[in-house]
This record gives sequence, C-alpha cells and structure tokens, in this order.
Amino acid sequence: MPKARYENIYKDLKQKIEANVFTYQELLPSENTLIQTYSCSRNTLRRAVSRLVTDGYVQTMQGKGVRNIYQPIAQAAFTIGEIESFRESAARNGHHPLTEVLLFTEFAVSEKQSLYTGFPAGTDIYYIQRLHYLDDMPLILNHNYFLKEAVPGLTKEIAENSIYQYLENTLHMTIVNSKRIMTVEKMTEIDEKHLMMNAQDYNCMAVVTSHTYNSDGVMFEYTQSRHRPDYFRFYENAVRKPT
Amino acid sequence: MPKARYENIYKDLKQKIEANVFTYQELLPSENTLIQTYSCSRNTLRRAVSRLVTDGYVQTMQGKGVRNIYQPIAQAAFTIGEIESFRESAARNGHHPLTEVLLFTEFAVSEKQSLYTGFPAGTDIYYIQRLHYLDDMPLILNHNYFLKEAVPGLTKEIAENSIYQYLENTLHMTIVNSKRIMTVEKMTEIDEKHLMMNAQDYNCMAVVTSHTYNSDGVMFEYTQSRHRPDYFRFYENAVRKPT
DNA sequence: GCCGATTTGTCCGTATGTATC
DNA sequence: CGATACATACGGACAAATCGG
Repeated sequence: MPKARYENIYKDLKQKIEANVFTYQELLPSENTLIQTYSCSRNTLRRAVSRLVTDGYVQTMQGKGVRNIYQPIAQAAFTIGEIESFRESAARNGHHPLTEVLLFTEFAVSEKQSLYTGFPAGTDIYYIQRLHYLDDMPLILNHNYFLKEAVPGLTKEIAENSIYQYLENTLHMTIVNSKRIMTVEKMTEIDEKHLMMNAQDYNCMAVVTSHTYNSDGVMFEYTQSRHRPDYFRFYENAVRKPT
Repeated sequence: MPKARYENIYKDLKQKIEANVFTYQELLPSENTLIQTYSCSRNTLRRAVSRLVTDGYVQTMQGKGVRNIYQPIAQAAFTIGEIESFRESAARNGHHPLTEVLLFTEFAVSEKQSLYTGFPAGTDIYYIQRLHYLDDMPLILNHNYFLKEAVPGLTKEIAENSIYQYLENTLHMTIVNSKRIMTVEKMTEIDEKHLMMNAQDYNCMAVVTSHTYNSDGVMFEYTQSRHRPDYFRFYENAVRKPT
C-alpha cells in the first residue's frame, strides 16, 4: 500500500489509461485540470505523470499536452526495468506458477566463482537450482547464489515458494536495485534435460544474469536465469535523453 | 549541450563517479553539501541524483546518505533504457562502426505486414536492410520500416551513414521513446549468409523489435534487429518500485 | 507575422515527515 | 532524545513551445 500521494495519483491514472478512459493518441486533461481533480500541487502531479512516461504509457509535449500512447499488446510479457519475482509476474499475466527445487546447498565461494558472481572468494553462500513452471511447462532454470550472511535461515521450503517474499516480509530486507545483463548462450545438457527440449530444435538459451542489492548496499544475490528461448519475451520502453 | 541545470549537475556527478572521485560503497556528500557545492535548490539536486539512481550509479538511503555502487564492468555494453543509434553506441565503446545497405526499397504495407509492424495496411514505407559491422565484423542485421510520410527524402546514402542523424539534424524530428521486445529466434539462411555463421554452431539470433515514436506522437519506425548471439549483450539496471 | 492564452519544462524556497545514528 | 539525512508536498515564478485569432 503506497502512502505517497503521487503513487496513488500515478496508479489511478495508470488504471484509467488501461481501462481505456482515454483513447489511443488522445490528450489527457491538462496539468491544471488534473491538479484540481486530485487537489494536489503541480510537483506532485508531474511526478505521477513522469512515471507514466517511463512506463511508456504517455508522451508529454511542451506546449501541447500529454498524449496517451498505451497499447496493451506489448505490456503482456516480462516487463524489464522493474524487479519482479517469478510469482509476481505470473500473477500479473494470469498464469499458474510452480517452482521445483532441484538443488539446495551451501558452500564457500571459490576463486573462479568469485569472478562472475562478484562475491569475494571464501564467503559463505546458498546455492540453489530451481526450475520454474508456468502452466505446468518448465520455462526457466535458475541458478541462485545468496549471500548467507544477508539471508539467514533460508530453507528448501522457502525456496519452493517465494524467496523474495521471505526476504521482504520475514527478514524485512528492502530490495533496491538489480543490475542485469542479457545474453544468448549455448544450451547445456542440464538445460536440455530439465526444459525437455532437444538440441535439433533450438540450441541456445536466453540468459539473464543479475546482481541484486539491498538497502544496506550489499550485493546479496547473484542469479543466472536460463530461459527457454521460444517462450522468452522481454519488454521495455526506452526514452531518448538529451545528449 | 544540455541547458537545464540539473542535467549539468547530473553529468558532473556522473563523471566524478566514473573517475573514481568516490570509492565503491562510499557515501557521497549529503544533499545539503551538494546544494552548496552547486549552489542550486534542493529539487534541482535531487533530480540530478535520481537520474544517477536509475542509471544504477548510486543508491539513496533515507536517513543515511547516498552510496556509490558504480562498477565499470557492467556499463561497457549495449545499454538499454535509452535510445542510442548504432554509431553512438559504437563510439561510446570505442569501436569502429560500418554500415552496409543490403536493400533499399519502398512499398505499401500489406495486410500481413500491418499486423507486426503496427502500420495500417496501405501506408507507404521505406524498407531497408542494413548490415552493421563493428571492427569489420558483421554483427547485426537490421530490417527497418520507416513511415515515408514522416521521413521524406531518405536515400541509400543516408542509410549508409546515420539515419537518426538525418532525422534529428536535417528533418529536425525529435525522437521520444521506443517500445522494444527482446526475443530469441531461429536463425534464417539470410542471417547465416550475412553474419557468416554456420548453423552447426549457434542456430539462434537475439532479436530486438522496436516501435519508435517521435514528438508528434506518430510511430514512424518499426525495426527488427537481428543480433549475432555470441556478441549480443544488453545491460540494464532495474529498480524495485513500491507495490 | 504578431500577440495572447494555454500547456509543459525548469527552478526556487519552505515546511513537514520519516529513517538513521 | 536531538541532530542529520533523505522523502514528500506545497506554492510561486519564469521560460519555452504550441495554437488560435
């Protein structure tokens, strides 16, 4: 539940746009009108609108107004730019999620592992392999490395449900940001086995590796997500910034 | 040249962070200090800092301060979240770009094409196939569809250089935002031929399809970029937003 | 082409809330 | 508890772009 006023205004406008209260390409009411509607200050309203811009819902044009450019097609995918757990994105798209824990271990990071995980060699971590199903189809094979110190008490049972829910609700950790790199990699035998694909077909995977930070500034998670290529679909809205 | 003060402050701080004026995990000077440094208002400074947050350069923590979390490794790739031409990103990463125009035609959009391009059937467009080389290696095969009405006077010569430069500098068009979807697709014979890869190796491509809008709100470009998988690398910083 | 009204963009100063130490 | 630091919000001022008369 967001307490900030601009969050509520943002959500209200967003919901109105999604509900086609404004038609595609139509101008929204002017700032002054909306200020009266929500009886808030100009700054607060502008802040809400700027979120809609980064979401790709509207375009602002100086001297003209704010245009609705929302088209529902594109939104129905993994949305990047925000951090969302597997369960959250499944729920958002109306799918049935299931998570199978293939491996749950803990060990100390080796020299070699420290290079790609970013954890210093010797630090204790949980290493978890999980297979994510969507509507009973295995789609994503996840390799999670969690800093043990920052994520105490993690169990296989928690991993079967939502680790993020545990972090946020039980440990009261605040996840702040995540740096991700998307690549395409060769499929391994492990991928093949779990995702039930044969190499005659696709021989690659969409791979998303991420380093995630909490509000204490510690990088507590390194994850490699290996996605079945034919179901992989990432959406983003990019904004041209001044040079 | 950005005229806005917050742009300059943002750039100055960004440059300082990149130059390691602040060490990793170190706190930046407080807002009040920075306000005095730049002799600006609180709002202006906060706006600059918030750009650094979305760039993944810093983390803000209420009650504590602003922490530097910049690590240069990740930044040296295609950066998503912003719109950048091929030449711009090549220059940013210190590479030598070259563009070969394989095909330059114009025609009216068919019913079938209108489904994926988003242009209404019957509209006149330029269809261009271009091969982008980086340091003499063919990496990206681009299929561009430009709305003829919005991009008059496009020639093969312009396409060999920078179309975006033509749009912005000659036509004075303002590119605003771009909705993109990233997928992994099977490699075609055309891909194979131009990117000089054999199917025994990778049989997939990283594909980025984009719909790009200008400041008049018209979707003037549909592009499918087919990237050689072993050189494809997209970077992003995602921020956890309140639910 | 000019002028004034409208609309968004930038900036400032101030007040209050909330988290950290 | 008080001091410090970031978060939210308000109101006002001027600039820049657009549009209609």
